[in-house]
Parts: sequence; structure tokens; C-alpha cells
Amino acid sequence: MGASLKDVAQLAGVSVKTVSNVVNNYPHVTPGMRERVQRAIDELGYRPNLTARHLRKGRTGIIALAVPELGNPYFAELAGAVIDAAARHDYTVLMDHTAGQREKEVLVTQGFRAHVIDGLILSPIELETSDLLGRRDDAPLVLLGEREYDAPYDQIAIDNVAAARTAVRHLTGLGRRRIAFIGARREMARRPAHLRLRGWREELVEAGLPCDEDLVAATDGYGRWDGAAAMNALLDRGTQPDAVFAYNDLMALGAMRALVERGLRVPQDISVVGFDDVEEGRFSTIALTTVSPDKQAIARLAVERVVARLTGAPEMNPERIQPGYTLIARESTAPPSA
Amino acid sequence: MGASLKDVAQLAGVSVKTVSNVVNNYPHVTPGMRERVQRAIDELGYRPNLTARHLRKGRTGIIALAVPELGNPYFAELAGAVIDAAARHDYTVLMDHTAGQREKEVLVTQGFRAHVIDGLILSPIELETSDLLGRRDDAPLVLLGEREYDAPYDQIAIDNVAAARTAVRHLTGLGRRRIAFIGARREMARRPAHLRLRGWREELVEAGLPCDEDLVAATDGYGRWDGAAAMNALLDRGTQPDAVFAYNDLMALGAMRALVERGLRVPQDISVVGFDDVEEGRFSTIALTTVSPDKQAIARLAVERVVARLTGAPEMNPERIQPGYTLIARESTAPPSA
DNA sequence: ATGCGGATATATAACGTTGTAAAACCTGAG
DNA sequence: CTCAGGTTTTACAACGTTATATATCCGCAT
Repeated sequence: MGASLKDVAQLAGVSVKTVSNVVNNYPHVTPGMRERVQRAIDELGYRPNLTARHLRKGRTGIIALAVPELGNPYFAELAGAVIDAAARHDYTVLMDHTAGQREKEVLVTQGFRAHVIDGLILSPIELETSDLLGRRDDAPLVLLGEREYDAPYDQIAIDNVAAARTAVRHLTGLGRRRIAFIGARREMARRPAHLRLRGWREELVEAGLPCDEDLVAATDGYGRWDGAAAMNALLDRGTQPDAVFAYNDLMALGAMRALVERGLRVPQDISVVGFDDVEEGRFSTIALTTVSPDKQAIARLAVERVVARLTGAPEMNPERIQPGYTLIARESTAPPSA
Repeated sequence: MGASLKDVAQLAGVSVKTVSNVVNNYPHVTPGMRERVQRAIDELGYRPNLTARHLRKGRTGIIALAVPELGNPYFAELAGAVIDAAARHDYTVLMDHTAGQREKEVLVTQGFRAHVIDGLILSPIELETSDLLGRRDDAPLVLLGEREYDAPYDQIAIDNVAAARTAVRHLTGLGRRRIAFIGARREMARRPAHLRLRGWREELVEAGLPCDEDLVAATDGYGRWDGAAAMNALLDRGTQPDAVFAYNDLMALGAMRALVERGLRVPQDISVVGFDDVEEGRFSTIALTTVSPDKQAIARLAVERVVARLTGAPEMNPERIQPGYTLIARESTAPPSA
């Protein structure tokens, strides 16, 4: 197995601590000594055992990032950004996925991998506020995503209601009048927690346009397939929308695919707007109009927040931070063809 | 901070080891004792310190997975599969990405996070065989992906040459005659390492069709944008292919987008085949024909291999394992329109 | 010479866990 | 009442580090 400090010390004929001092280049070490020890280190190919260091220091330098599903490119892209941001602070990221199951989310919340992670960034889906209160683990926790929680933790998310309203306003501005919403999960269809749905509703009400339940298509999951199924369901039941606002890009893409299969033209017959600005939407045959949250900022802020609590200001007041977003109009939206 | 075994022992009035025995439910513990200790555990909210356990046992239960880029859905989907496979063996996955840079790949190879990971699954891009020889770290290493290495490590990859030939044969079978290849990295264009390129060439030669350099479009990266750029370059320089075989789905999708923008019809004017079977391709407006490697099998085999070396058979002979693949014909390929 | 102070090296004790070996405790047979 | 034989519990050491406090060294002023 790998050599330890002791082995190096023995070979160099010095004390263990001296080797440690060299390894961590502690200032007060004679150049001669430093070289002698270094030679032994090289000869044995010594590499410090981080596990031991972790135990001694009580810190591991690892942050966990728990997302529902890596297969969703939004989370994959976000994960990449988080890994980079963490690296800038010398932290490593341990990935986990919850499949959007409440049970797993709770598990992650309650000291998952106790003591091996210094902090946790979680993007929950089913988690409830009550699950958060009475949390025992004391590792800093930052929440991401669409849900808002009444709990003392940092939450980083764009203003989903406003963003959704911007998307819908884009459609109404184009002259669309029957705007459907795709992606309310069945169980939550009428819960206020669904911010994007709320934004859709608010904007339509304000514009004096219909926003009845008929225009809302529930889904089971958040994937392309769910989007396609919801779109088909909507059309099958006779709803005739002239535009669709989807909960996310994946569902929007699925919906577009369903529309094309039925011979409907996007954007002329039905315009489509997504949410997330996943790269895939940019390169889709019909490029997708979407709401683009600032993923870099989200990742950066989340990491900074965790790191700040870890180094120095643990009792900092929890905040709700709202990074920016932009609406990116592409090919999937246009005025109705006369 | 969290309570330790010592705290629990003190509260329960027993020895530290007894508490440890209860925690690990060691058989020889009196029911009464067990209950008394359990009560103390609950009262203090004790959670075992995994770091200490790791140090003691010399194992962490963590395997690292290093991929070039999480933003590429192929790797994201693969990562998901690896995480699941690892979970089945009670291992956790630490993600890292190398951005496809040789330097980072080498770093990962040489005992990255020494001693905190038990094993490593790496999907290299630029890594050379020489980087692998003389590796000092003794954590099991499994290599994934298109490159083949002459080094004593397990390698898991589908038969890329055969798979590429299958893809090309599909095109020739459809009556396509000028089949371009997109995605040879500039530096490697003529290296034998590029298995998919080799397959393309072999199949064309055997079919007596042209496979000159003019039909090969080099790229810098592996993304959608690179695919689009390569496609445009190909057409700009006057090459007139009637089909394109792309190194991966992302590039194929980018190429399709470029073709549509130029007013060319897919599949009629130019047919397109990708590689990876990323979900995105299935839902693309023009569903993408592709080679589908068995990702579940790849993930499962990689994890099993690592775990096997970790538990029991460390000196097992390194093997090259080839999981299966299928060609999935969808809408992006068809016979030329007369 | 003697002593002082700063720089360099060391011995020892933790961090929280588990393996080992030995101690304490039972039970029932002689 | 004693002791063998088993079960249950304990003390102690170790995993590889680093912090603390202590020891050693050196040059230089007294």
C-alpha cells in the first residue's frame, strides 16, 4: 500500500512531524532538511492520506450536490458549473441524485454521508418545509430550484413567477390568446408552490385572457416524454391552444415533437416557450424560445454561500437570493400566420 | 458538533466498543444492553463519523467517475447509470470532469484525491498509453470510451470499429454513395486511434466507395456547435455528400441544424447518422438515426469490475470487455429521393 | 565562558472509529 | 462451593494526520 509519513520519516531519519512540515511547506524548515525529506518523499512516492487529514481537521473539502436527475441537461449543465465554481474554492463535488423522490430528498437532507461532506447544495422537488425544520445535521445547506421554503436556509433561485410572466407576456405580445401550460405535476396542480404555474395564471388574468383548467396539462415527470404526452392529451381532449408555455425545455421539446408529428406547424399554428435554456434547445431544428436563468450565477452563489458558512461566518442570516434571467426569443415563437 | 461514540458511551455508562458493537449490530449483545445504548444514541442524535471509519478500515466506499464533460448528455446519462450501479454495491460516486484535457486526465489517473477514492472509472479523450504506464496509484482503474490502450487496465467499450461499420453500412444499404465523416479531431485525423473513423474508412473501402480526405471534416470539440461548424465547412468547400456519419449524436444534431438552415432536406437530400443514442436524438424534430451503445451494461460492467478488484480478486487479469450495441434507424436516414 | 533568544526539530496527544485480546460475567455440572 | 465453557463486555492499540508544547540547536552579546 501507499507509504505514510512514518515510512518517509524513517527513511529520511527524521521525525514524522518534520515530514509533515515539509509536505505542508511550513516556513521554519532548513533548506537542507527540506531537500533531504523531499528526496525520501519522492523515492517512496508518498501521497498524503486525505482521509486521515480529514479526520484530524474535521473538514473534508467535499460539497455534495444533489439533483433530481442527471439525465436532465439543465441539471447536468448546472452540475458542471457547480463543479467549476467549487474548484475555484478548492472544493470537490460529490454528486447524488434523488430521482425527485421525497424520501431520498429527506435522506440527503438529514446528514447524508455524515462528516464526509462539509456542505450540501440541494435542488429539491418533492421536499416539504416540514422536512426541513428539525434538521439535525449541521452542515450548511443551500436550496436551489423552483420551490420556496419557509425554513432558515439559503435559497437561490430566479424569480420564477416574474420569469414565467415574462414568458407568457412574450406570447401575448405576439398576439397569442389561448396559451396552455404544460407540466403541472398532478398532485400539485392547484398548490401555490408551483411558481411558474402561478406566473402563467397571473399574467393571463391581468391580460384578460382565459386561464381555465382546461388549458393546464398535468404530467407525471419532467422529461421530454412527459411533454409529448401532455401535448397530445391536450389536443386529444379538444383544447385548441395557439401557444404553449412549458415548465421546462425538455417538456417544450417533447411538446414540439408531438406537434410536428400531428402535422401542426411551429411556430405558426402553435408557438412554444420553454424554461431553462438548455443547449439542446438552441440547436433544435426549430430553435426553442426559452427563459434563460443565469446558471453560472446560480452555481457560483450556491458555492460561495456554502463556503462562506464554512469559513468564518457560520451564523450568517439565511437569505433568498435571486440571480438574473433573460427571455431568449428564437424560432419557436412568432405571431399567428394570418 | 456531532456526538461521538465516546459521548454516547459516557451517557449510557458503557464502554466505547460496546456502543460500536450496537451501531454495527454485532451479534453478541444483550437485548437489554442494546436497548440502553440505543436510547443514548437516539438522545444524542449520534451519527457515525464516516471519515474516521474510512481511516480505520482503509476503504471509503467512494468511486470516482471522471468524464470529459457533463454537459454532453451521453456522459450525463452514463453518469446516472454509474451512480445507480454503484449504489447497488453500496458505493457512492464522486464526479469529476476533465474537459478532455490530457493534463487533467493524467492528474486524475495519478491518485487523484489519494485514499479518498477506492477506485476510478475514467473516460479519457487525450490520454496516451505512455501516461498510463508507470502509474503509481494502486486504486483499481477502469477505462471507458473509444480509445484503446496498451496498458494493464480493464477497458470497457463497445466494438467501435464494427459499430461504425454498421452505421455506414446502413447508409450504403439505403443507396447513399458519398458518405462524409464529421468529428475527427484535427490532431488525430490520421491516427489509428480513431476507431470510428477507421470503421467508416474500412466499410467504404470494402464497398468500393470514395473515402478521400475531402469527405472528412475535422472539429475542435465534440459538441453541437462543432458539428454545425464542420457541416458548414464541408458544404462550403464544395464537398457534396449525400450522407453524414457523425462521431456522436451531439455533432449529428448540430450538423442537422446546419443542414436545415441551409435549406437542405434531411433525410432526403442528406441522411444523417449519429452515435450514442442520447435521448435528445429520439425527440429531435427529425428523430436521429444512431448507434446505441448499451449504457446500462457499460456502467454495470465498469462498476462490477472496480468492485471485484476491491473485494477479493485484486490481481484479476485486465480485460477488454465489449458490451453490445444496436443501430436504431429513425427519421434522419432514408433512401435518396429519386 | 555564560547566558539569552530565535530558529529548527521532536515527542506526544489527540481526531473517531474498529480489531484484538483479555477480563468479567454468567450457567450448570461435578 | 468450585470450576469449566461459553457468552458478553471492556481496555488498549492502531489507522495517518496535525497542534501543542517541549527539546535542541545555533550565533551573538555579555
